[in-house]
Formats: sequence, C-alpha cells, structure tokens
Amino acid sequence: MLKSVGCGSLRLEHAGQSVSLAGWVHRRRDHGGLVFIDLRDSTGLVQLVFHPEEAPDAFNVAERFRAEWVAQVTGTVRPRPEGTANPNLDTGDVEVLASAAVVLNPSRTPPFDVSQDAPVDELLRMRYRYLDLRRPFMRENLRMRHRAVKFIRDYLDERGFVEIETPILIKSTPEGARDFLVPSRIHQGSFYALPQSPQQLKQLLMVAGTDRYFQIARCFRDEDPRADRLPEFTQLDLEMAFVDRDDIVALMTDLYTDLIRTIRPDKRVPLPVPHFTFEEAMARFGSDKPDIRFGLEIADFSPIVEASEFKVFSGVVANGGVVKGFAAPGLASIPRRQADELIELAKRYGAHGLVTIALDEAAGSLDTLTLDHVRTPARALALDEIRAMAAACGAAPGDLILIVAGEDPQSSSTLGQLRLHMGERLGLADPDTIALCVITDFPLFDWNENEQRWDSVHHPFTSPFEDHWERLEVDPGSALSRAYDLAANGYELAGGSIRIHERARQEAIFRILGHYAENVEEQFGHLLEAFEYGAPPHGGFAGGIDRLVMILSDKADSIRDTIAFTKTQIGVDPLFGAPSPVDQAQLDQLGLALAPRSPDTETQ
RNA sequence: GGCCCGGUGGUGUAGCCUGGUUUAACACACCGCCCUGUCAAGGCGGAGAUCGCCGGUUCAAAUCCGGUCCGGGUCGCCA
Repeated sequence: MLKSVGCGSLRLEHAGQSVSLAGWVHRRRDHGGLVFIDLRDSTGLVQLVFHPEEAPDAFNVAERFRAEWVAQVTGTVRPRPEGTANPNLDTGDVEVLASAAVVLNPSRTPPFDVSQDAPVDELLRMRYRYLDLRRPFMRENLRMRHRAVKFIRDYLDERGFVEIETPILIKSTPEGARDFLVPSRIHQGSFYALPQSPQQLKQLLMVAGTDRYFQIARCFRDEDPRADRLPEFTQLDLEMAFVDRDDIVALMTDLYTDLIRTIRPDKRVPLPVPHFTFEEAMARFGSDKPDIRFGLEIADFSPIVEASEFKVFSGVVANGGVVKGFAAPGLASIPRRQADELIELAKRYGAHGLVTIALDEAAGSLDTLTLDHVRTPARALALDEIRAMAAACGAAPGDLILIVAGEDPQSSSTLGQLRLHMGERLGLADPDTIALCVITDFPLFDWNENEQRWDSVHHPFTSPFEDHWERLEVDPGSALSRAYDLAANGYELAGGSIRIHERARQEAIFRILGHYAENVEEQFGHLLEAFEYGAPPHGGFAGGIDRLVMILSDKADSIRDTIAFTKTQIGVDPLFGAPSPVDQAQLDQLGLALAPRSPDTETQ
C-alpha cells in the first residue's frame, strides 16, 4: 500500500503517530517559508505542513505541488498549534508534519475547480466526469446512493427476500415506452429489447415459487428525459407471493420510512404516512403524487357558481365541467404582470384560462367584505358567490383565489401544477421534511381519446378490485385497481399492484385493451401459459433508485447528479462520444444496412 | 416534434433591451515575484476571450434580424 491511513481518518488520538498518506492536492497555501497542503483521498482531507528547516527536501517538492497533483507524503501526526484548529474540518484538530514527499503524478490544470461545489456548465461536467466526481457534493451523492442501496439489500435480506438477476436482453413488446433494440447476429433481422422493467420476469419468478424476490434492476426506456427521469435508470424491483394489497403497501411504506430515517436522520418524516384514494388526491391536491408538505388545497366551486350570472362559470358547470380553485395567501396585491404570467402558466398546464379573485386586505374579514374590496376580471360574480368560494377554499382578505373552469381531470391537474408553483413561490414546502403519502384505488383504465380505446393506468397485469371484475364488461372506466403508489414531496417514489395470476382473467384484460388473440399469444403467450401451471396470487412494487437519491440528497439538482456517468438530453455521452457509427464489418455481421440519409441531414 | 431559458478568457458572470464613449469589465483559477500559521491565505505584477457557428441589416454588431448547432427546463411522450 502506498498509504498507511486515509487522510480523513486522522484525529487527535493519532498524535505522535508516523503515517504515510497518498491522495490529491486539494488546495495549497504557500507562505514562502512555510507550505500548507490540503491532501484529499476518498476518506476526506487533512492539512499537511511542509517546513523548510525540518524537511528541506519535502519542502522543495511541496513548493511544486499544484491542484490535483497526486502525491505520497510521509510524516508525523501532531495537534495543531494553539488557536489554529479548524472546526470546519473533521481532521481540523490535527495536521501532518511532512518529512518526505513524492509526486506520484502531476496534473494539468483542471478545466473547472474540483475543490468546491460551484456551478459548472453541465456539458463540461459530463465531458470531464471523472473530475466532476471528485467534487464534494457528487462524492456525497454517490455515497448516499450506495448507502441507500445497501440499506435496501440488508432490509430485504433480513425479511427473507432473495435478490435475483434477470436478463438485459429480452423480448420487445411494443407496449408502453419505446424499446431500446439490440440486433441479433445469429438471427439476422430479429432484435432483442432492453427491459423497460423486469415486470414479466418477476411474475414468472413468482410462478417459479420464489415467493420473495427483489432486484436492483437496470431499466431502459427510449423516451425523452426530464429533470427527474432518464432513459437508463435503476429501480428497486420487488415481488411477493401470497400477499394482499395492504401487505405490500405496509412493506413499501416501512421500507422507505426506515430508509429515509436511517440515511437522513436530520429530516422530518411525518408519521403515520397518510393514505389517499386517487380520487381524493386529485380532488384535494390535483395530483396523484401530491406534495403534502403544505396546504393550498383545492376546493370545488361548481355548486356555488352553477347558477351564477358569470356565464363562463355557470356555462362550464351546465356542460358537465367543473369550477375549482385554491387560495394563495397574501397575494391579493400581486402586480398585473405577474397575474398575467399565472394565466400563461395555467394555459401551459392545459387550462383554457385562469380567473383570479383578489380580496383586499382592508376588508378585514369575509363578513365585512364588499365588492369594493374585490378585484377580479369576473365582474358578474355576486358578492355572496365570492364569499362562498372564499370560505370553501379558506381564503381571507389579503389572499388571491386562483380558479380554473373546464373539464376534469384536466382542470384539477392544472390547479395541481399551479398549487406546486405557488407552494414554491411562497416558500411553503419545508426543505427539511420528506412527506410520504400512499395513493390507492386508481382507476384500472383510462380512455385514450386519440386512439379511441382503453389504456391501462398502471399496466395490463394489474388486478382490479375482486368485486369489480363484473364491471369490466359494462363500464371499464369505473373499475378500480389494486394498484398503489408511494409519493414523497411531489415525486413518485414507488408504485405497484396486486397482479392478475389467472389466464382467463389476464386474457379478459387484454381483450378490453384491444389486443387481438393472436397478438396476445405472440407477445404474452409465455406468461399466460405460466399462469396455467399453478401461479400463486402475487403482487409487488418498483421504485426508482435515482429519484430516491435525489429526494434524499439536498445536493442533487437533477437526477443526473445521483449517478456516476450520464448523458445529455439527446442521449449523447460527451465523455465516450456515444453513440457513434460502427464499422461496415460490424453491420455486415448483423445483416444490417443503413438507410440513406436525406440530403439535408447529409450536410449537417 | 412544440415552447421557454442559456451559449462572452480556463471557470462563473456583467455588458445585449436602448448598436459607437470597451483597449469587452469583474471574481476565481493560471503564470511570476514577495511572504513561517494559513485553511475561500495574503500582497504586487502578468498572460489570457475578435463574444457558439453561418448569413443579413448598418458607416459601425457581443449588442438588431434570420437560420443553425449545442446545453438545460418543459409540453407531447414515459402501458
């Protein structure tokens, strides 16, 4: 070993010990006659002192040190002189008086400052990811990820779960997200797909009698990324046999609460974790993954305005729509320009418009409110209607009521987005709280207007409520599923369902989804056949590891900050230069020919 | 595919709206010199960008216009 101890491990108790250290020059402070070097390795930092009289050779080497040079240093640990301890450093009570120093490898000046967390262009960070990962916050994020995954493995191992790997090259099923395809060399013209999730594989493991399975599984979906979503991601994938919904929900909830409280003991996790039905979550928060760290709950004004003189509202209600809204406290005197921006925001989130009602603080109370205190484009609203709406959403004088009128669920969902926007703007979401909630009773299907057919809300293997099977033939939209989600601070942490384990019932679902029998046999025959060989009742869930770490970390601005190597929004890896063209010989082996490029792409 | 924000020394930004008074400014980093208790070390000095790219308008473009590329956000998409 080139070192006897880690830089970050040294404490007062090591004083007097002779040690050898190896690491990177984090910072240097050259006083001419005295040189301080902060040496960094994976364990942390320690200050080295180079003294020209005590060790002239080492001093001369240290004078050449620059940022990120790799050095090996031997010396003696000693307490820092009176008054020079650094309380900001774990090793701040000691320093190492160097007796010898060796340059193991010099470094070019790094393209950005590795010694601190200052913002750097993300493309540059990706191109020099190995330097980016030296930065303190990225190292912390990766360690936090490690601890989260280790916690999960230990927790599940203690409860009798077995981790089983499933293949990365599987069969393409053109449902759901776009598949990443891999051409087969042996079977030219045929393709493997990378798994979007090991869903069917883990169900087959249940048929195999595994009973309690989990996997830290890599998954792939060829769709455009978001700040909280990547085409290539890792999920905790879990499945159990002989369970009902509440068993899995309890396991999922306990696992995540214990995990958060272990890894971030400084965070508040409100307990017990509340449960909402999908309907209730949509009604109150306008989201199926609500951020419940703050209120701003949505109220239904439809009954109040159904006979209003304000025809925009009464007309929408008459046509089967809804009028809903919530109160933004203290924003009554919001400038016109900002109010217009809110309207633009509402339109971007799918509403036709947004009606605001500002209640002048001077009104004192709702009882003493007059129309003179009300500022709204909806002049035809009567005073008692305004009072009733304010009361319904908890608005007081000084507040701004935001109202959307239109179809539901679109209107609720728009209000849900506006609610998040307002929560952020008003600073209502406590950053030191991770507020979990469980959502249940999702619809089994929703109607796809564009393609005029039913889609699975979760996935087609999800079981409806036992007593909702008969609804499927008459009114599929009314059937509720045995699916559940765990949400945290407005993100979906995990989600799953009790599955269908009987062939006939699975086929019935496929029929409603519009699959023809021969397609079902081709795509899902293996699963259906397995169900005929004693498939036990089973269910499970999956949760994104990347997103979990993002929620756990205060230092991850995007999901990309939770993984070691990442790609740009258009799937380019600037470090390796992927994707890249391949040799003609490789194409020939696969029996592939590239389609000619169109002339305008040729010139690019 | 749509929309929004951004691209100026190595890094992070200002300048852009309102074109000329900028030799393109500032901080950090870098290089040199000084400096024996600093830890965001300090002091002095220096080098470094024709402003993503192409084209246009203009006497004059970092600044205005069009196109394009790249990065990010977002809608679509993500059963």
